[in-house]
Amino acid sequence: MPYMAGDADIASVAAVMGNPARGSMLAALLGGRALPAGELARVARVSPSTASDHLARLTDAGLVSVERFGRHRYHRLADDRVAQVVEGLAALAPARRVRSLREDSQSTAERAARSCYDHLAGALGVALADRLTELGALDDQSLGLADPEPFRALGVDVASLGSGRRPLTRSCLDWSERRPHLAGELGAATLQALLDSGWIARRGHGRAVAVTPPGREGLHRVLGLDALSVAPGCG
Amino acid sequence: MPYMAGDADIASVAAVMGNPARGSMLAALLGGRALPAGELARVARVSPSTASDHLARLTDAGLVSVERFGRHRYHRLADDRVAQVVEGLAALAPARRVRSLREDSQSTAERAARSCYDHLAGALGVALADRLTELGALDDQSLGLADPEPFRALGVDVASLGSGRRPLTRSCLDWSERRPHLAGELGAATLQALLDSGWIARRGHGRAVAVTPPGREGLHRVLGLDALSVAPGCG
DNA sequence: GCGACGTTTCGGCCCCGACCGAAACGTCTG
DNA sequence: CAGACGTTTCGGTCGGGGCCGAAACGTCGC
Repeated sequence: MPYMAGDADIASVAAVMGNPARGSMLAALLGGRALPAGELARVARVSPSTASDHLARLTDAGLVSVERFGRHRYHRLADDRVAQVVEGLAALAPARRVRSLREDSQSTAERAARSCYDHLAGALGVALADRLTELGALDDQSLGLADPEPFRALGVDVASLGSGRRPLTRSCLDWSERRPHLAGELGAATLQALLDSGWIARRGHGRAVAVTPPGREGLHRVLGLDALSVAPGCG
Repeated sequence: MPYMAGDADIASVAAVMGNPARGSMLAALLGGRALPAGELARVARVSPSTASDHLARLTDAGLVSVERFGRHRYHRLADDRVAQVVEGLAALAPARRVRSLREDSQSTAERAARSCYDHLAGALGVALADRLTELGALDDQSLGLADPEPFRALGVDVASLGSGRRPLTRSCLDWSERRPHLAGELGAATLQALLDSGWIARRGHGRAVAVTPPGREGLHRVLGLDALSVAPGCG
């Protein structure tokens, strides 16, 4: 029986993702925030009991992790490998037709700048990674950390990172830009620092983020990064 | 048609992949070769009629493309985005237990060097991309083509590429190495050139490839690339 | 043209899993 | 402690999808 090679059980994982309710949940969690079960039930348009079933399967498969906070249970994507596969599936899926102006502006906003699980993606994520590479903060090819100083200037506490088993840096391919951007622990810390400093802010309930006026000024001053669209709309 | 990343229908694609038979087929096609329907039926251990059903669904979903050759129909993965998602799913799947020595040596061989859809992956793919970057053939970060000469030395007809809509180069993250390697049209042409020149050869029926003795000598001479394990076994 | 072979279509069986409501469980509040 | 709320567990129903065999279709060889 040849062809046993490489026969990792793709289907078992894909089957877990291959359900409308669970797919909606995963897509919602791509925003990077941890959401309680009831919220995910609402997103997936199923009853709380059904959602509980689905979430159990997602966690059993190792796709989602849970934290208990009082009587709530917050769910998030397990790691960025999961996020990347979900992003890939989203790109493979037939483009859904836009039904309203509000949805359209939301999608252009997402293309411009969005959070992917726990780091920055979209045109902004790519531009940031490019600029940090130009500045010598990131290694040429593998996006390894070369110089921590620019990150510190962004408010990232670089020294406290790198202890876990998670890769410090990681090149994550962006599906709309077809260019790599920064993921891994450092990518996550950078997104968090930018959110904390108010240089970028989440827009609505989705994955889209936007550069704030102070952020526009700060990114210019600290990194020399310009031509960032504060307002969405310029594809 | 604006592309809506937020709520793209992940589940519809994942459901197509989330069936044992179809998953086996996709895994088999990761080897990069086009396979006829009967062969895929054998791989998936289903009847020809069932396999036909599955293949129809895979092609409808845009995951697999078909070419007719006489009374055979050869199926291959549609593009490298599909291949990358399938690779990601395989990495997410629980490690399958190895049942025989033969399987184990096959899997170590795959980790050392393998074809992923139509380009080179594994440790060899990463080493090659690294070396080509060092030589200035590839751009620092995005793995863009910077100098075609080293590719020509490998037997790649660079001039004939770049006409289609497929990206000429593309950074593809390798799941076992956690490092990028070269995909895209140039990656595919490079694998093909190395196979044509006999510098690497497919091992058995799976995805594993191996550097041949002439290839070892040639890669050293042309690229200064050393420390390649001709025989598998050194993880 | 005829048979062999690869592939697809069709009909029918069967089982898995998605769904819900009711009820139990755990946690915070008054 | 009682009641509200978020969440999970349990039974039971139901539809969709995976499976196969038989037969049709298309292609190749003689």
